[in-house]
Amino acid sequence: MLIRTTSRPAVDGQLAVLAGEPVSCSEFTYRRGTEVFGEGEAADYVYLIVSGAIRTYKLLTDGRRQINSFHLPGDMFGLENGAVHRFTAEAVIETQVRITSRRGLLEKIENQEEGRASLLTLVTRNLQHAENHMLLLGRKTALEKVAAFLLEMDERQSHPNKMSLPMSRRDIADYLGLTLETVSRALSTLRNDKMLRFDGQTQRQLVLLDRKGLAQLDA
Amino acid sequence: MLIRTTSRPAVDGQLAVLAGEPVSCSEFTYRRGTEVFGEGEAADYVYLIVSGAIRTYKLLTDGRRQINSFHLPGDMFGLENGAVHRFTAEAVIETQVRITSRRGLLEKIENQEEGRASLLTLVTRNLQHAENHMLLLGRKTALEKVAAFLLEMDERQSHPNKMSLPMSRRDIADYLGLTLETVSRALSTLRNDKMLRFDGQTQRQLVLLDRKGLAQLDA
DNA sequence: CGTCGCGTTGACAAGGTTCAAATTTGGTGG
DNA sequence: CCACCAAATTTGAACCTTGTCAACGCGACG
Repeated sequence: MLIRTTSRPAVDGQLAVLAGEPVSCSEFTYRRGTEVFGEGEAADYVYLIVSGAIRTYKLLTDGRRQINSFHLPGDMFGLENGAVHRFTAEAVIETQVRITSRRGLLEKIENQEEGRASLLTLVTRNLQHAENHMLLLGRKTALEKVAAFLLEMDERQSHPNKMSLPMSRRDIADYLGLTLETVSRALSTLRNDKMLRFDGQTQRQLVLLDRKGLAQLDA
Repeated sequence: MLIRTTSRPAVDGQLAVLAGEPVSCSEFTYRRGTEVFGEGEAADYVYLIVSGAIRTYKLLTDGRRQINSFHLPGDMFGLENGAVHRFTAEAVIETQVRITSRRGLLEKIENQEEGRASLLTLVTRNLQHAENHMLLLGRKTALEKVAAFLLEMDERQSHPNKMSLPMSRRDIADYLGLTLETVSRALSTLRNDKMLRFDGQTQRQLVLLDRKGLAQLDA
């Protein structure tokens, strides 16, 4: 486990907003599928994604999984108000993160007016996402869920209408409360309806052909 | 619309924790089914429930409803970080609330160290509930959902194992991502399995007969 | 070149929804 | 206080969306 310790300004992103000045941090790369932290573990560190993707999830005793959210480059994750993590975080693909100690970050935050507001804003943003996702999970059909997922990912991607998904069909399914087969079928349906296209040989490069149509499906 | 303006210490509960000293507030009673505030409206006031029950929810364009949470006596609701409410709040039954201006409350909070932490704690608690509820909505079966609901309500009731639900089967269904018929059937199943009993002539007075069994169902 | 992970597709099963009807409960007005 | 009506709840039956199980194809990788 190699960690290069550095001290430099945080990149553009949520951590920069929070700290506003150089924060000492380490960089680390997690290989695809490895755990960053587990549910119930001490929440001593905070993570900023440089590249890659992270999934955070909860499990039922028999293994059923619900993914709360996907975190992409620029996103921060792992900051808790309490002492322990409330869910598990794993690298979806090889993921490079910048790690800061929670205490150090919180001290920085304490020292400036905006910092506190930013912290609250961060939690609020998570809550807002969770509220929207509850509506999706509880009340949308499979097709609506998948359409909403595509639009959400599209908004977070740099190139509009064109995306390369880091996560598998199973990940998407566990995010949307479906099975991977249902996700696959929904994508095929959307492809047949000319609302999207698969790019290249892989099935993770998607091009949205009809964002309006997808938005209508989303209800 | 009659509002009696008073100035007195907040009752035991979250508002008291937040303010820590007398907050000027008004009392008001909402009749069953009336709206306290709507999604998108300005979030100028904060509410503390004295008696009754509140549901907060989001709607899809075609009327499908997802209830985020039920608020019971002692709970606070309506406090937003942004300027507008992100969901609608309605009185489930006749509900008495204490209303405070958001600005006044936030000023009070600004003036004390603990206040800020409490505000963050409040949002975090909401987020935590949302995370657990996403797991329920996305991955639990109808029976597991209803069992979880009963246990959640039981924990928030004063008399353990005995509760009188303020909300209808439809409300429960919209909270759990089910139809009211499925909720009714699940309750009948649990009654047949001797895990609960209906008390009196109404179908909203429940007695939990086997909390362990319910907890096992909850997975 | 075989194996493994991932994705798609088909056939079938099942849990949950929809539609409908009967019953109970609660509220309202006389 | 009682009668009556509307709302809520339960229950049944048919249906449908989604899940389950299985087969197959494809590409990556050893």
